[in-house]
Amino acid sequence: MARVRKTVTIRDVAEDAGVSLQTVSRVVNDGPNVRPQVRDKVRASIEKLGYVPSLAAQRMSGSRSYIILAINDRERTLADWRERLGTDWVDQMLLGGILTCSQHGYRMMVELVDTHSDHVERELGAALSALQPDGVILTPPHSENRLITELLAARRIPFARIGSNAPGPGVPLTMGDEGAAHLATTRLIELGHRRIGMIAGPSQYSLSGWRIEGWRRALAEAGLAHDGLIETGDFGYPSGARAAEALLTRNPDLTAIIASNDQMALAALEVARERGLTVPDDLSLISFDNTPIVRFSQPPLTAIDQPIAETVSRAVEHLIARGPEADDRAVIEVAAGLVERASTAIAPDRA
Amino acid sequence: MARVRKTVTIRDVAEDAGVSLQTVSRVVNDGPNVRPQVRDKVRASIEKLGYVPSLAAQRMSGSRSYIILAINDRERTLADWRERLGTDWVDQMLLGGILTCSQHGYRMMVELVDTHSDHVERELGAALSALQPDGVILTPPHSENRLITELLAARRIPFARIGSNAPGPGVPLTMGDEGAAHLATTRLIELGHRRIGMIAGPSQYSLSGWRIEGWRRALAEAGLAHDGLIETGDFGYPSGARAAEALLTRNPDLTAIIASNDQMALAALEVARERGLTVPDDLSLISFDNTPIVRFSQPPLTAIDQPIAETVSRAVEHLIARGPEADDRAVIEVAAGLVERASTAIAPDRA
DNA sequence: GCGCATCTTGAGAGCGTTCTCAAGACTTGT
DNA sequence: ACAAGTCTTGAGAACGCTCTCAAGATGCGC
Repeated sequence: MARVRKTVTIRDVAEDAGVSLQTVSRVVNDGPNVRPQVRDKVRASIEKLGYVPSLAAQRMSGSRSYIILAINDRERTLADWRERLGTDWVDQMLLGGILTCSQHGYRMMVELVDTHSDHVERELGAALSALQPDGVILTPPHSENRLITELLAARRIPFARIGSNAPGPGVPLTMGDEGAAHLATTRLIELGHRRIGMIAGPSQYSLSGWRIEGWRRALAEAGLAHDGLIETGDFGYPSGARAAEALLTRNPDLTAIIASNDQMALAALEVARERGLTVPDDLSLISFDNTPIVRFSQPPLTAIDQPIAETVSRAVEHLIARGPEADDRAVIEVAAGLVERASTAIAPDRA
Repeated sequence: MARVRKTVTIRDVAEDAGVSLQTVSRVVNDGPNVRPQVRDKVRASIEKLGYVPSLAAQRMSGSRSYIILAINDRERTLADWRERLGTDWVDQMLLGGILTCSQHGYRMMVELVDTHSDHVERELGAALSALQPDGVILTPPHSENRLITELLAARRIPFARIGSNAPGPGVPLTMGDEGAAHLATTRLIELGHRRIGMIAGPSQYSLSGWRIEGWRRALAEAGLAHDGLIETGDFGYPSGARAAEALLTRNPDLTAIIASNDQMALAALEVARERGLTVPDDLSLISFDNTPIVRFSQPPLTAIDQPIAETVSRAVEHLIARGPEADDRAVIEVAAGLVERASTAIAPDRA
């Protein structure tokens, strides 16, 4: 099958099948009102000529763009980014999105926006105008960025807010953070732990609050105190180390720590080692996210598996499925689970 | 600035600036032959109205599509992919590509293609027809996939072959694999190691061969043997474990191992631990790639830093810069470096 | 077997941009 | 000062597709 120089257009197909251009369009888009016989003939021609509709032309003529846009921070260099790989959401989000888009004939594009500045409106606006995506996916902390959500709402572009359950426009998706934190804490209590510390994430992330809440609720249910057992980090390694240090110094009786992400948990692991504490014998450790790195630490970390890719996948499906208007208010919740590895054990005083 | 419902088109700008549509187009595209005065007036209107050209329309009218396409394997589920995150190229490639595209007003799209089957032509062809990308990026092992490269060449789409230096169409980019392997091996020799094993990658990757070659050359230069010191894996953890096992069983006198990627190196680390060998006291370990996971193992691995993101970035820049024809034959080579961490030490018999 | 509703098909316009080409304005050389 | 360029500008077609709307074909009820 020699490749022809010229692109095969809908016109070529129409001619080959002996029908009008419009009929071919109907067949391609699974439109109604085409006789099966004609449909088959057109399909045969499409197959024969190897016709594929041009995305650009489709978009031009007012139909869907078949593009889902994911917003990401731009203020990062290549080095910054490399640093975060494997410990961040970006990659999981990308892969979940790309895979799911691909399955539905859509494409995922990533737009890097300076989300901190007041350039948001200009930059994001430009991207929306240029790309005209059928849907947008927001991850924390952008999910609750007013500038962004309002711009999207004003343009009437359907969007998903991952890690947000606040009211407002857009489809909210959460990953059961409160429940997961509760689950993890309860598990530690079952293991006999009584003094369980928390390394929380930054407060501008709603999920930080939910995680704290789940931890606190589990402690309360068991009649345990939580005063002085919490430190806040920024999801980065150094901040995790500082938090763990503070926690362990202030509470020498601590036997377990829950960290709000893997990166900070690894930092806590290192701090424990430096202090001569053995994990899990002296200190149990549970992290959030379950990104790939935690499988290879020593010991491998027990982690709450945040189904990020899965959630993005759900978000994409939702955006694709829904009409441009339907703005269902239901929060979509994807369940998180606990993956027990070697960083948790029976509390030392119980062993 | 109230957001208007309707999209701002080039026509609106023309009207506002009191010039023809064509003149605006010239200004937007930095075309020649526009009086500075007119140019400024048009620019002002563009600014005022917030005009952004529609990508789709631009593509339609025969100009560039501003899309760079990256080809990836499709035969993977979400779970498969999660598994590989942080240890694979995908994410680094994506980020390098996305960032660089973004800097030049381009977009990177990822196409998932079933590269194993004979559907390649159909699937990839469809993607190319639909997207009409200005350039394509191929990573190993696709960089040397004949079906793919020939299809791209036939369609006259510029493309970059990362990790390939074979002649043929497309721009080849390499990361100095031979030199890097030589460097790492030499370093081990400097540390007094005499029996240095190699866990090689699969042979369909050219870079596997280069890495072996660098290792062999360094050994030869030092007058050391390499017989029986090599085992081949498939870049996966289990295969790395098998290879390390075989290597250590056959050569009890081994004091160092170089693994062709991080995943296999981590497997070797685990195997060593199981056998009661301490890294680096009894066995030194160097891995290839330096993906984020190796910083968090115990001990952190000394690794050859493969500048994947950087290389993709270079590839993108090259694709963007070049005219549609210019097919320079020069191989672009991005240098790799050695990052020394705690998995290498002076050979035990020398200590 | 006739009239009306419904199904099927096609013609033509329009989407927002760039390309080609021609016309007018301005230089330059002599 | 005049012919022969060179610059600047604009008009109109083209890109490949879907939309709207109208016309012809077909089915149904009586």
